Formats: sequence, structure tokens, C-alpha cells
Amino acid sequence: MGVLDKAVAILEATVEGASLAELVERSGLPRATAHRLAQALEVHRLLIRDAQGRWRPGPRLAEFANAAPDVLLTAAAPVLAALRDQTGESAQLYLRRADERLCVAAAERASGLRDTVPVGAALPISAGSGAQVLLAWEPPEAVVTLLPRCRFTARTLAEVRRRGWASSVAEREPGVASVSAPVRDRGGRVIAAVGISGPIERLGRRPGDRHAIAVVRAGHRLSGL
Amino acid sequence: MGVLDKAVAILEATVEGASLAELVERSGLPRATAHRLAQALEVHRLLIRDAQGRWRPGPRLAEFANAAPDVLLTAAAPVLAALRDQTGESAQLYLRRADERLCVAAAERASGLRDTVPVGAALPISAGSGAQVLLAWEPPEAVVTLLPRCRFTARTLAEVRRRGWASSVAEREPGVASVSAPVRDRGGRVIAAVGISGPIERLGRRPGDRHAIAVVRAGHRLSGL
DNA sequence: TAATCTGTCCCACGCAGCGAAACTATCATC
DNA sequence: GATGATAGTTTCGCTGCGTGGGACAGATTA
Repeated sequence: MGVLDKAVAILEATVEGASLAELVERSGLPRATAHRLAQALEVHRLLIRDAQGRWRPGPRLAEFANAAPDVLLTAAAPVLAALRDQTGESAQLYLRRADERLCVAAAERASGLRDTVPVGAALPISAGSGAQVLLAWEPPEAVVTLLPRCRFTARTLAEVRRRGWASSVAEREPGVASVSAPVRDRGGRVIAAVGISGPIERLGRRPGDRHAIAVVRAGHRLSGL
Repeated sequence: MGVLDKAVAILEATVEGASLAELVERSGLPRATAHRLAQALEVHRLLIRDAQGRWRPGPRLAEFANAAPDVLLTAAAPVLAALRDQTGESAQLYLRRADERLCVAAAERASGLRDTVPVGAALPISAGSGAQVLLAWEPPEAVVTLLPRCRFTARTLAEVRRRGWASSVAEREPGVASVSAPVRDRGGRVIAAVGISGPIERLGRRPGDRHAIAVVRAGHRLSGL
């Protein structure tokens, strides 16, 4: 194990504050080593000590971080394009923000009858397959307060969890159907929803039958970045 | 120079994307070394390669960064308290957000006649010494569009720059006077404004005469974190 | 085909980093 | 104020990890 791996271990151990002793315990490094590395990181302001002398992640991390490209957005463009080409419908990526969902990326069908969701648009979390996905894996106590306003029920969400994707027909908007699947972070937490949407005339009353597999696959491709 | 210093050099060289050659040039490290370290950082997702194979800061940095405490806010509490005790007036810290200024920290005089600005309050950037400070060092072209709406002029701002602090009397609110000074980041850029505010009866028509030195010192203590 | 540019890999050498242990500081407890 | 316990800090000689020149391969240009 090299210095770098150790440094990362230190950083990890510090996320919620750590005394030297805790640092040692969590990282598994010898005291002297942990101490020396922490000091070295402190020089670069990757680590700081708070008023109680506990180690904390440093401000330098933020400087580097906001120069980092958004991996999810970067990865989304080709994946959404492929999904659109495969299904022939407009494809979108949604993030939850407060009590709505934000369309942060989209690949739109070029011509003919189609559903358009502009990037940046805020849609309700109360309706649509994307909304179902964003709520399905939330802790129940966080969902009950929203459910009364929703076009779907706890039962719907249980079903979404079971099969791993959601669909809706004329739920958010008349004439529109959609299929969505979760995008997860490395920890398995659902962080976004990918989906397609289009006219009921093409997608039918059970849009999942034809497109669920492709949508779920897109969800997988965007997961764990 | 240890591995860690080299790793930071690599990270620095990567902020706006870099091929291996650029990495070598900017960091001054031998090609083999730069390459090996970049790979090591990639394992930890502190570095990633974009579609063109160029190195970019990785998503792991963001994970660490949002666990980092806000150093400015942390440092502000004691500094504002000291400033309040020294001047006998309420002290505040403002950040600019869009076309307003946000009070992100405050230390209020406990009793008697005083001015209160609650933490979280959004104040106009068009009036008050804090507003003057936040605009004074902005590029001129970014300020001209705002000046027509402001209670102060380009001349005022030039004066603020010259002496290093701002004052206002009954500008933002009748009966209230204030003195503010800039807070700078390590690069010298003005990122916030510290100040005190109170009744004109106590602060007088030239509040800077008595309090500018203390306020400027508070600004220095919060700078370069 | 040669030349030149990339990125990647190898491996013998040497010094940077290692970590046990000693040391200091600070706090309770008797 | 002596004693013990718990914290952080520093030292120092040994060693194995990181080093970097250089070889290699693939792509692009002349």
C-alpha cells in the first residue's frame, strides 16, 4: 500500500471529523504514520483542524472539486442518445431537487410526434414514471407526507421497487406515456431517474412491455460513476 | 518532495484538463512519474479521463469536499463576536449571491439600541457599506449595469478601493450607519464583506473614523483561509 | 518507410517513508 | 504535588516503495 492509498484512507476517516486516535482506528494505520500523513495533508489544506483540534476535510478539496466535470452529466449524453435511438422516443435524465424533479439532460427524437422536456425544466414529483422512481427508494417516512398529493400510491412504489422500473400513462400530462428506471451511486442509493416519454399512441397502455429492458439498461450504464 | 506533494501538483495541473504531456509540463515531473501517479489517483477516482483521454479532477473530490466544513463560516463566529465586543455594534458577514447580498453570519449586540440583520437575510447590493465593498473590486463592466440602481456611485467605489473600507449613513435604512471591509481569498479576490451596523446616534456621521481600523482588521483575519 | 508524436511499461537503484518507541502535554484522581 | 491515564508529537535507523531513465508500442505525419 502506497502513500497515496494511505492518504485517501486518512481523508475517508476524516469526513465527519476525527481525533488522531479515531483516525488511527478507522484507517488502521500506525499512530505515527497517520499523524505524519495528516500533517502532510494539512500543509496542502486538504485537511484542517477545527477549533477542538479534530481533523476535518480541507477547503482545498472544494477548490479541486468544483473544477471537476459532472461525471453523471458527461456520461448521460451518449447514453440518452443511444436510448432515444433504440426506443425511438425522447429520453430524459431527472434529479430530485426539494419537492420537484429537474430535467438535467435530454435526447430528443428529431421529428414526428414527440414529447419534449427542456433541460432545466422543473417537473412535479407527484406524477410520472420518473417521479415514481425518485420516490420509490426513499425512506417511507419521507414519502408519506408527499403521497397524498401524488397521482400514484405506496402500492405503486412497492411495485416499482419489486420490478426495478416504473411506467405511467397520461399521469403527468394527457396523451403522454413514459418508462423510467433508477440511476444509483456506488453505494446503491438512487440518485437520479432515466426515462423515455412519448405519445400513448406509440407507447401503448403498457409502455414497459416494450421498453423497460432498454431503459433499465440505460439506468445501469449511468450507475456507480 | 514526497509523493503527496507530487500528487497535489498533478491535481493542480489537471483543473482544466490535461494530456499526459501537459501534465508533465505543468507539474515539472518526469513523464513516467506523472503517469504512474495519475494512474494511482485514477484508482481512487480523484482523477478521471474524459472522452478525449485527457485527465480531469475526479468525482471523489466532490464527495470529500461536501463533507468539508465551511472555513469562512467557522472562522467568522469568533471574529464577528470580537468585532462586536470591540465596537459595541452588531457585526455581520455578507456574501454576494446573484444581485443581492446574503447575511451568512452575525454577532448581535445583546441589549440597547441596535441594528439586527438575521442570518439568511437577503439585502440589496444597491445600498449600504457592505454592498459597496462587494462591488468595489468587481470588474467595471460588471458594475456599470448595476450602478444606476445604486445609492452610491463609481466615485464612491473608487474611494472604497483606495482606502480599503466603506461606510454608509442612512443608505440602506433610515437611522442606520455602517462600516464594512473586504474579505479576500488566497488569490486576493474579494469574496465577502464584514461590517458593523448601528444607530447613527452612536456611530455618528463619519462612522469610519472610529471603527474602520477594527473592521479592516476583522476583514484581514477572515482573509486567505 | 522513416520520423515523430503519443501513452504505457519495466526494473535496478537509492532515499523517502516507515513505525516502534521515547517524549511531552494535559487532564483527572487520590 | 505525586501518580496515573490519555492525548498528541518527535526521533531515528532500517528497508521496501517509489523513482525515473529508458525501452516499447501504437498512432499520426512527412
